[in-house]
Parts: sequence; structure tokens; C-alpha cells
Amino acid sequence: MKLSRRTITAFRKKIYCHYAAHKRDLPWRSTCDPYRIVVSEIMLQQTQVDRVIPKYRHFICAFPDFSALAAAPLNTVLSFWHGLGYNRRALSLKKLAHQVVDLHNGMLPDSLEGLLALPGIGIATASSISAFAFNKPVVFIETNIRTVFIHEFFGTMKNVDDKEVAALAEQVLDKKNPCKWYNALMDYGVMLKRNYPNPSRKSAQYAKQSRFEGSHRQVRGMVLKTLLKEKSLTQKQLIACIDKEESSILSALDDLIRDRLVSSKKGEISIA
DNA sequence: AATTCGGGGAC
DNA sequence: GTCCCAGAATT
Repeated sequence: MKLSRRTITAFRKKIYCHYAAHKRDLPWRSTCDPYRIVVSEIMLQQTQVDRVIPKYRHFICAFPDFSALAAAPLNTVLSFWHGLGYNRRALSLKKLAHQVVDLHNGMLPDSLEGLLALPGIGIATASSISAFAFNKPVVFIETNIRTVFIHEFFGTMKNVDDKEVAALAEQVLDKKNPCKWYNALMDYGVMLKRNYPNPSRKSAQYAKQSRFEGSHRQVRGMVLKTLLKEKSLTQKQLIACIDKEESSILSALDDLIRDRLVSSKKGEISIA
């Protein structure tokens, strides 16, 4: 879809007007420190803003820079992470900090390729960091952005492909102010979701998650939480702590060990 | 292209 | 109860 000059101008004006009136004041918006932007972006992966805010503040306070995070015990990092979910992100983030310190002299790479080479960073996060930390005019899509374009340009159409969304995102991007632009765009998407049934359901990329209650990842979470509290346990003790079938506990434990979140040495199980 | 990974709050 | 979340890594 090729947009006219007038459409582009009007669209930008609408987004920026909404931003001027309803901008969200978020803690990671008051900094350009690449470390803080990285922490916020990783935390925000599949995790709602309201839940990230307090966690982000505590995390930054406890681990103020890459070297502090790299030096911290995983146990401590995970205890700050608890409540955010997707605990592998915490491990990836800590590894990332190590790499930045050891391989990049403490400076976060500012190229997309450099960012993509870091653990836990995919194309969406690499692009977000490029925009928010380095103010680069990259084109990217995440759920709020997808919401805006589907709602504004695709009407009742279903199975809208991200390639079509990206083509629009490229045309309307304010290349002089990418950081501000994307913040404004995302805030507009948040507003839309409050007022309409989630427009992202009309995306070809839309998929509903499997239920959490009774799931394997629920047991994983319980095992990890138990180990954070008890520090070190035998397999038998661990099983006694968790009200689930022994087989599912052991399976979850295996997965956690495979992910290197947990280690088992001489029968003693603990956070890696 | 499909799965898996967490956990909490809004509804 | 259902839905969703500033996605990434693995298969």
C-alpha cells in the first residue's frame, strides 16, 4: 500500500497530537543510557509495562551498569527478576552484560548486527534499542505498533501480514526523530487497545497462548521459585516442597538444568 | 512454520 | 474463567 504525502502528514500529526496530550511518563524514557534501555527492552518482551516499572527501578538500583550486572550472582539477579516471568531472559541479560564488558570494552554495540549477536536480542529488540538508545531510523514492529497500523489502515481485513505493516511503518517513519516517533506510536497503540477489541487479532502473526494453569512452565516456575528460597536442596527435598506429580517436577528440573538456570552437583540442586 | 518459555493483572 | 503482554530461541 502506497500512502500519499497528505495521508502521511495527517497520520503523523494525529500520532504526535495524541502524544502531546497523553504521553506516558515511563522511567526508561528519561534516559538515553544504553544499559538502561537494554534492561527495559528485555524486561518488556511479552511483559506488560505496568508490571515492568517497579521491577525496572529495583533492578537498575541493584545493578546500575553492565559491569555490576556481570559481576552479580545469578541467584541475586533471578530474585530481582521474579514476578516478570520468562526467566531465561534474566540469564541472557546477565550473559549479555558479560559480553559487553569482555568483548566490547563496556560499550553496547550501536549497530543492528552487533546487537543481534548478543544473547536474548532478536530483530525487534535490536531495532527498539537502535531507536531508543541511538535514535536511529530503523523500521520495526511490535504489538502496539502492529495494533496502530492494522486499526488505521486495514479496516476489517483479517490475516494482515507483518510485511504489509512494515511497508507502512517505513513510509510514515519520522526519520528525524525516530525515538520520539516510536514512543508516540506505541502510546497511540495502547490507547487503541483500551478502546477496541485487540486489533492485533487481525494479524497473520496472531496466536493465542496455551493455558498457564496446569502447564509445564508453571511447574518450572515453581521449581525455580523454590530454589530461590531454599538455596540448595536434594532431589527428594525439592519434590517434597512442590505439590505436583514427581514426574513433572523432575521433567521441569531437567529443562531448567538444560537451560543452565539450575545446576545439580553431587545431588545438591541449586540456582546455577 | 510451530512450540515453548511466566506470571500477574484487567476483565 | 479468558485474554494479553515493547519476543527470542529452538525444533
